[in-house]
Amino acid sequence: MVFSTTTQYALKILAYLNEHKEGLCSAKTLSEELDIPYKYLTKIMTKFTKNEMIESVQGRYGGFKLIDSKIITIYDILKLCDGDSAKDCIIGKIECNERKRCHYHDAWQKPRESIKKDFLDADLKGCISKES
Amino acid sequence: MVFSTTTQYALKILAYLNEHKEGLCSAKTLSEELDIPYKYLTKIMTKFTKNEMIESVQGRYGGFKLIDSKIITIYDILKLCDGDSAKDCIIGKIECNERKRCHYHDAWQKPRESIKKDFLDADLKGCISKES
DNA sequence: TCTAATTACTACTAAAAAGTAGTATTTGAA
DNA sequence: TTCAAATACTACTTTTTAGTAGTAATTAGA
Repeated sequence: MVFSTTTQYALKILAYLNEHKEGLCSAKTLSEELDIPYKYLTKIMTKFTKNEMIESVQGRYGGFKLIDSKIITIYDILKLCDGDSAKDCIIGKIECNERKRCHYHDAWQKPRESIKKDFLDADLKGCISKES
Repeated sequence: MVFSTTTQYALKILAYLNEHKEGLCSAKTLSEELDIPYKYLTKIMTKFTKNEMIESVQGRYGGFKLIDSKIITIYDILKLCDGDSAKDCIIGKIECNERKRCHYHDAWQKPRESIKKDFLDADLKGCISKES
């Protein structure tokens, strides 16, 4: 399965923030720890902040952190990074549903459901585990 | 879920060819019927032919058709269209497996398995159904 | 053998995604 | 109050993907 570079960066960043809930993480740290180009990272972070996916503190000793009360799903991340292209139809038909099906509707249904159920709709904080 | 434009074109083309097994389909027909830019389509078709995913007949009254004996999976199409980027790790880690897991390994496992099992490894001809 | 309709090939342009550069703004602490 | 270290902003460059243009090669049939 293919996810965009930006989405992959986003997932890595959120996992890192989730493991460092105390205090703030600077862009410099994130860039070095996660091997993401600094300038590209700061651009993403600003976008996340604007969309209230994370919290930022400006000025010296500033940085980024998760918002405790906020529930984030992978679906939210996909929507933000890849645009709202997380459509349900695999060949991108606008009208593709139970009544009017594309050629792949039935074949794609099960995996799609699984993704939605097990992954996209689950709180990120809950599904992130320790690396091993 | 997001699939590249090229992948979506490919899926549509193969579904159409599967519904028109008798005789050949010309690039012109495919382009018009499936609303795919003609020149872009011919480029893709040549690539498919070279990779022996379909068969082509040149010259007047020529065109394209499926190879009866050939089993094609969505995985094959992804590999051909999006490069060999259909990696198993959602954040693209080279070393991510049962022994060494990324943060999302467990969360991604079930949907990934479902995709592989129900979709990617299944013969395309079998999973394509009629539009409705 | 000539022609028209087709695929194959080569090279280009346009748009989108990824990455870079420089500067402005913010802010805690010396 | 000044400074250094951080985020925010604006604009650019590079790379990849999508799409276009023109021509060559192929081939069935008149």
